Amino acid sequence: MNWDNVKIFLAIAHAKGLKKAASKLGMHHTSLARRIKALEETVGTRLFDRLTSGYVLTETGRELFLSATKIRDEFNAIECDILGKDNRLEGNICVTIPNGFATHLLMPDITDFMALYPEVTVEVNMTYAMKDLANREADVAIRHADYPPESLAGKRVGRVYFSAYASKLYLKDNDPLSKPESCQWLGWGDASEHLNWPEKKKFPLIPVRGNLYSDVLQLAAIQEGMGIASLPCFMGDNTAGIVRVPGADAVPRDWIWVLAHKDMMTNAKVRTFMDFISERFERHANRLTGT
Amino acid sequence: MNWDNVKIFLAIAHAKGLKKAASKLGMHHTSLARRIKALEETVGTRLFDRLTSGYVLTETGRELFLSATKIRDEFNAIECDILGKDNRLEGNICVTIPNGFATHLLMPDITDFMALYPEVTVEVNMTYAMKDLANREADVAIRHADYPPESLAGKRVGRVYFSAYASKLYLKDNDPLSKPESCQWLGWGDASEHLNWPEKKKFPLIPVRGNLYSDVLQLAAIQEGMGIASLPCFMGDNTAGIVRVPGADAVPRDWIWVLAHKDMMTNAKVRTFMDFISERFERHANRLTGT
DNA sequence: TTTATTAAGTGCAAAAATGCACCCCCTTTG
DNA sequence: CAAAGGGGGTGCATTTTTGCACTTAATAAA
Repeated sequence: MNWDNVKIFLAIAHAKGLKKAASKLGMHHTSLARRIKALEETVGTRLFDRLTSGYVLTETGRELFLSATKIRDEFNAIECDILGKDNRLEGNICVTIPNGFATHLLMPDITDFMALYPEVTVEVNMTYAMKDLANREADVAIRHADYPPESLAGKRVGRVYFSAYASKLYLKDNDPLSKPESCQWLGWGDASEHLNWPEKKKFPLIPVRGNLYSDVLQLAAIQEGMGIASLPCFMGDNTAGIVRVPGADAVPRDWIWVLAHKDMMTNAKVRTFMDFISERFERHANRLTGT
Repeated sequence: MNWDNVKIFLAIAHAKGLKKAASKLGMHHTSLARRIKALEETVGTRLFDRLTSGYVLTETGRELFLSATKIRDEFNAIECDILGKDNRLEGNICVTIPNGFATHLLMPDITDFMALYPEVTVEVNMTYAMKDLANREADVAIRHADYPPESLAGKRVGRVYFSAYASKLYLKDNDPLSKPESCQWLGWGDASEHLNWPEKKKFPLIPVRGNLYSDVLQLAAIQEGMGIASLPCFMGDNTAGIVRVPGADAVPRDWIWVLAHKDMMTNAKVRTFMDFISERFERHANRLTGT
């Protein structure tokens, strides 16, 4: 059964004639005639008596009319609830953010966003993988990347600068300049080739020890006086008790992108969030560069 | 909004993929892709995430799914209740029958019909007009006609024979052969040119008095001894106290048709009733011809 | 690794639905 | 009574929808 034909049936039943119903639907009356004929054939029952006074429901037609009215009510409900939902600033938006940004940079901004759009709930996940965007496990992702995949859309919002950090207490006991061998550099597996980064190359003699697979872990380790590590400046510079290792510069590294699936660019929540967070990254420029 | 697209939406949501949904619907998967895209555009919201694992509902899609399911249930109800209603022998059937047939010939047959098809209720109206079929005030009409209108379908089931009747008592006091002037012939207005009928022409000298616009009225008048009148043989021959006027033959007159609107010929109740009643007319052939 | 297999998107021809002009019928009205 | 107006039905050109062959992409099996 063609559901749309029931819509046409309803229109004719209300207008009590083809021409009037047709003008309401913005169609030609001959189309309605054919559609209603088709409907009658599929249900195997005449629905209207074609009198000279117009189209009048048969007994079966009146029965169908009741069901069709219920159906129309449900469609009306759909139109109220769902129509243009993407254009509304309400509901849930799921964001994935790398650990460091989430805990040390953006949380106040997310708080502000939720205050500004009280109907929107922001759901934050901490991950590094790009995959969750393709799988729609998230709506928006903030990512380190040089060139994001073709399938994603978004913009570059800044660049993270790194430097070498340690706790003040650690540096009191260990001098990386005069006695590098007695210091230790916190490792991060082989991921990201972190040992080739400029801030480490400045201290080639410091041995690498430990493997902490997260910037926040490294930060925590530094705070505990475990050693020296390269950290984003926005983390190291704003943590009490932590200082840059003497002689270490702020070195530019990963570009930061705010990304979403291309399909999502028509979604008001997503666009608004991306614009908002991009603007906040501009404000954070100095913290990112470490100046 | 195209209601049929919601049907397609449901199919895809259930099948979790275009191809599977397409085969269920007997359509091509590309069509479904286009239709669901159209639906998403009209509601202004994405309904599915196109993952590599298949089509997965978005949050909005899940919401629509609930409403769509209600709608489908209602359509299912329609299919159960209404589908093929015309093919079922149940419900109401409205018949119009000329007075005389109704009261003096067919009532036992209608009784039998209702006993045979207990789910069918026969509604009987006594009229002569052909109009009520066009206006759908009746489903079936039994009519006197030479050639029924083009718009109607049906068959000729017999011919009514007329003769001149009077009550036995009346004929005892009035002799139409020897003293025709003292008799009286019951008139029927100018309708049907009844005075030109052969049974009257045999008695040209009998004066016409009164105007009784119905065969049953004429019969009642005869029974009361009001005079002589032409009556259908099936009425006159089977009424106690009534006899043919001496010398009056049974003269063939109106053809009898069982008719229905052409549209109605697909309706099982109508066809069955027409067949039934036609067969009964065959049985009544002798009563009609007055032999 | 290569090779099937499955599912979804693209360009074009066939098929179907639509709109249009025209016709008929009926009713209304001057 | 004639003419107008509102409906509804029919044949044909146009637009839209559909299906098909093909390509692409991803997964699973060999």
